[in-house]
Amino acid sequence: MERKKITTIKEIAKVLNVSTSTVSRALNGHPGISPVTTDRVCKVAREQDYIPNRAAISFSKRRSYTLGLIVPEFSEPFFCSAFTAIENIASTHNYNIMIGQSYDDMETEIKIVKKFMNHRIDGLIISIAKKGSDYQQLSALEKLNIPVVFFDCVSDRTDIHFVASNLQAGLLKGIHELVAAGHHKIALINGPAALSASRQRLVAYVKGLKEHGIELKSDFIVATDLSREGNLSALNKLIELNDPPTAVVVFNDYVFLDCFGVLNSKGLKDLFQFISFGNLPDWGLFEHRPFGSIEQFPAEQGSIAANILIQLMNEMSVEEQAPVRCFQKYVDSDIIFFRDSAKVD
Amino acid sequence: MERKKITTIKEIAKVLNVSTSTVSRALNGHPGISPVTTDRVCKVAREQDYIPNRAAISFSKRRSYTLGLIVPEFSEPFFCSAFTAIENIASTHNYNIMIGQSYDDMETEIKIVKKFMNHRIDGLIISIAKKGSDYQQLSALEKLNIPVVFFDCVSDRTDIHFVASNLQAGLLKGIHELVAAGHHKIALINGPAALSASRQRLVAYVKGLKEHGIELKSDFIVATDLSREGNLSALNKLIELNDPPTAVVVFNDYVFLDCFGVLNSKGLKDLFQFISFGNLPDWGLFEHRPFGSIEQFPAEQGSIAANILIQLMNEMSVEEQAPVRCFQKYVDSDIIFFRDSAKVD
DNA sequence: TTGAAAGCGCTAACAG
DNA sequence: CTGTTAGCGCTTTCAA
Repeated sequence: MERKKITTIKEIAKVLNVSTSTVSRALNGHPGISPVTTDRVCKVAREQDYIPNRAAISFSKRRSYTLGLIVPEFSEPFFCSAFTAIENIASTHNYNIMIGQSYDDMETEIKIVKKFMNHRIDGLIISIAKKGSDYQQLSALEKLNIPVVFFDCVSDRTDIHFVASNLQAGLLKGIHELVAAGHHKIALINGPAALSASRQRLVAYVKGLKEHGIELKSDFIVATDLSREGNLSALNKLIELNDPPTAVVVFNDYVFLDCFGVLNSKGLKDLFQFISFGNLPDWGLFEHRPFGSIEQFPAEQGSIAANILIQLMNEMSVEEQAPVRCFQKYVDSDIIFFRDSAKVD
Repeated sequence: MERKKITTIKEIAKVLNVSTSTVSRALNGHPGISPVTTDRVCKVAREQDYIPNRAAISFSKRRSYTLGLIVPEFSEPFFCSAFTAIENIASTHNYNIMIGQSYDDMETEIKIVKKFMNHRIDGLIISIAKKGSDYQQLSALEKLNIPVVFFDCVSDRTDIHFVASNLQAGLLKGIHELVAAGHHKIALINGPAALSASRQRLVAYVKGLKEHGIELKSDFIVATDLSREGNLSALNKLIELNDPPTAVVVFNDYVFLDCFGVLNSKGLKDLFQFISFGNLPDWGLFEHRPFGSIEQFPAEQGSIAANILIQLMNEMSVEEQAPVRCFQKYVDSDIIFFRDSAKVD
């Protein structure tokens, strides 16, 4: 059983007694081809079920029209919406996306990059979530002048393009509301210190408190390994403080769910006001919600990253030297409030 | 700014004063190339950072080593895990995946298929969720002898390959438990009649009741458009019956959440025992859970579909006529129980 | 064990 | 406005 051959421009050319270049140009709406010829070519193409062979086109043009996307995991709704947004932008510009899930493992990431290089991707959007990654796995791409845009991660390097969320923006609003309701003892249940996401949250928390003139208390900052046990043990540390907080900022919605679930089952559902960094798609489905959930607009971040990458890729296909500059864009987070904050006595 | 050129086998050949064919063969571990030559070639390849160009390989071999995957939407955890499973199988066999989201829209589906054909995918896994689709959009693939495996959908056609979930298996168990607890008034909140998923559920429900000797009551079968309003209005229809059910099978977890949320807020959380067709990833996160949720094993379904497709694709690359037969596989669903079923008085 | 040569389908100077 | 020609990087007969 063999695959059926698909009509090629050569065959169309033969039928019409013209050259393949003419067919190619006609099919691509090139100017400098007479309307009549163009019509005839297109007609035959249609009749013969001609389907352009992108593999051949890519090969010939030495561009794959494919961009790589590496994220930790698609089961996270955050990356799912980012993907969809990127996909939309990409397809408008006739780019395809090749996907890789790293599961936060650098080995896997390296494998994916290698695979992408085999495919000669024209550019890469990547969300690295590892501590102190030196991005070595990407140096190969750098060497080949293949543009890379980082996404959902912040680095101190000034020579890389990235788009990330400004976590502080949303948190600030949340703290503002809490303060307005009389809260000034606000704790943080952060993620593992190794995660850059944790460091970002810590920075945002510290800045947020500072801007509201709230003093930082070190025992208000606890960490969880994001397991259920870790979440609850972090929660307990706060509960057991002599002077416990009245509000808690948690690493993400899952942490909130664990904490709130336990408190609720003990009849303590109003013990703390919670603010979480949002990653669940639809709180409407949940019985219990935090006071506020910080929205990081993954779709918007994805769109921006995709647009940057496309611009960079276009520059790659041009003779002149591209201007030296770096796209580094922060998308302000926001916060969505789901409940009234109980006044503090 | 131009992309840097990558070493080709031609260059390696020149360095070693051998022919490109020798390099090609050496690199591919061909027999009939002396070990020494092979070593020398590989060494130079490493030194020069040789990266095989899959585009060229595909082009030359007239196989893309890419398989297409079309699903309604990746934000559904069901398809997310299916994708991951398929991806795993595919990559073991050195296949890549090209992804398309149809959003249950046939126009979009057609566009995706077209795009896939441009890329000369070697095979397709597709989950169609449309009513009475005649799969016309796939006839083009059929014409070209490109194998297609349907996934998560059932069709009466005996000439297509598919893997689907046997919804009945899990539902049967669930009904069994309900009956054991004294329930015999079991209703169904189904999805839109247009969805094949709805028809499948109805069939499973009918069979399930029958096998337990429970009489079918038409007013126990209501439908929702899957909006919150639709879900609640369906629920109300059941509540308002003169002789209401004591247990309800719902279309999926989201429907359950809506229904249960309302009942709970009215202090009626034990009015019905719910069985839902599962599509949420982790009930552990939810405060309220159904009595049982039917698991459809998307990962397993995906793996099976991928394996079937790979087998079919391999047959395509072989001279002989493939045996005429059809892979049609049902994966038994199961049910996970989250609560005790309250005894019926 | 290796090489020569043709070809995969299409694009893009260059030339007319 | 159109044709000629060369070539993208690799595989694969066929011949040596």
